[in-house]
Amino acid sequence: MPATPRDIPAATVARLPVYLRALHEIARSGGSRVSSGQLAAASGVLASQLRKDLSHLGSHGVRGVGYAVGLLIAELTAALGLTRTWPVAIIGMGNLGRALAAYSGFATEGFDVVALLDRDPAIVGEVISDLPVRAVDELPTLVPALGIAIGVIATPAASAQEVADALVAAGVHAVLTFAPTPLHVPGGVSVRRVDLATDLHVLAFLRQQDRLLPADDVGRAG
Amino acid sequence: MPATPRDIPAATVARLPVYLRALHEIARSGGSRVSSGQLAAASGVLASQLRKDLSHLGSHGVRGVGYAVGLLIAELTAALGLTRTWPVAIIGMGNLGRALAAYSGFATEGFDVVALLDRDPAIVGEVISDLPVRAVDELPTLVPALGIAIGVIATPAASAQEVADALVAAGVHAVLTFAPTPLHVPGGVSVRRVDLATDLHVLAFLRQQDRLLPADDVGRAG
DNA sequence: GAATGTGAACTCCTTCACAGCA
DNA sequence: TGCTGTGAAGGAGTTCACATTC
Repeated sequence: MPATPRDIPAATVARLPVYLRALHEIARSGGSRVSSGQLAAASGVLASQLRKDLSHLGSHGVRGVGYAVGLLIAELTAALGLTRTWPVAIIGMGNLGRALAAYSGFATEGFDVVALLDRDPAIVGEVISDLPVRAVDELPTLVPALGIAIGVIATPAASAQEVADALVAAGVHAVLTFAPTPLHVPGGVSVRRVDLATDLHVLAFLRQQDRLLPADDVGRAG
Repeated sequence: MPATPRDIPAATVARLPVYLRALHEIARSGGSRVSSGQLAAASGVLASQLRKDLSHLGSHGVRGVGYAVGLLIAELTAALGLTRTWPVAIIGMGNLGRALAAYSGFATEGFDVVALLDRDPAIVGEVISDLPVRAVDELPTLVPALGIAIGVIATPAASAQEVADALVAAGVHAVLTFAPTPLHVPGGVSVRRVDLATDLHVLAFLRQQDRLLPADDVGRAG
């Protein structure tokens, strides 16, 4: 039963990019075959987990041998929709937005930052990482003109919902937000939140426990 | 049965900071009581989820009435170990490290960035956000001297494991990493990973599905 | 012999539904 | 009556163990 994308569990999808990165690393150092054990170790998961995940792709390794690195890269790349480049807009040119704009990793991972936006007229017009900052009002024309598929919200929490609404209205169906506030979006729009403060709070909680309890393997190791 | 910290499920711990933030917001606008429904809506979860989560704290709301905002804030703050300030070190002063150093949110959330470090001698000595950049070699003396409890790794992937080892050796038991690579740490050390590329990849996957399928509520809304 | 692919058991988390209490 | 706290049901994801295949 060759799985369609719809069948892939969310938890599996979240691990595929990790596998893909490990595979590229292996390919770079000349490897052409990997076993589930090797790839799992490089990805920080169990071998059984890796095999189960790949089984959702209908992927075919070779029993007794392993996986062909090149083939697996192609399968994962296709499954994740990375055979094309995704145009990204970043909204909010504070410290975080500027750092994201300068982050060269996006390009190597199949994303292309095509627009930077801010609400503040004092910032609009400034050139950051070779791109001129545009006004948020321009979203309705920029999105279709540049084919923007993903919006990254790097504004303060108070503006996040407003920006999300503007993105959705302009036709963007995928949003990555750094604002520590829940976003309400219509069905069909995907939102992922990166929440530094929450991650730190969880660490503080675990660190605190560490004091109260005999040390054991509480917490997450990647 | 008054729950000890150990009994709190990881998934619940990850939501407590969100509740706490929503409560502060409510307190700021003058509210002194909330129902589970109100707080859940402000946090982007179901009311039943919120009540179940709070039940792990042995928290006591008032049936028929709701929760006292001030009391609940105090309980969550204590549960998360935020009655004190946690000293944080940031390692890696590239774009991301600099943005994190300038991020004022840490202070308001109970964290205090007390040290910035880098390996590059050209950067060591530079002053960023009022702190001088130190050499990574100084970790063994800085950690005890400043009471550093959490290390934030903002280096390239290739250096991340090395930095993690140095942090652990210096006595840090909690690590937040931005490097897209699995970290191996001894038991008792907590690691959380923030992985922008993975989040974007997941969005690309969902966005791609969006094209292939009739629009429905696939994906995550916060 | 070696390593994949997968049914089945298990663990964890979420949601439901309602008893209990102000 | 209204809302909390929770047992029970349901769902999702992980791990195990092994039959299968090269």
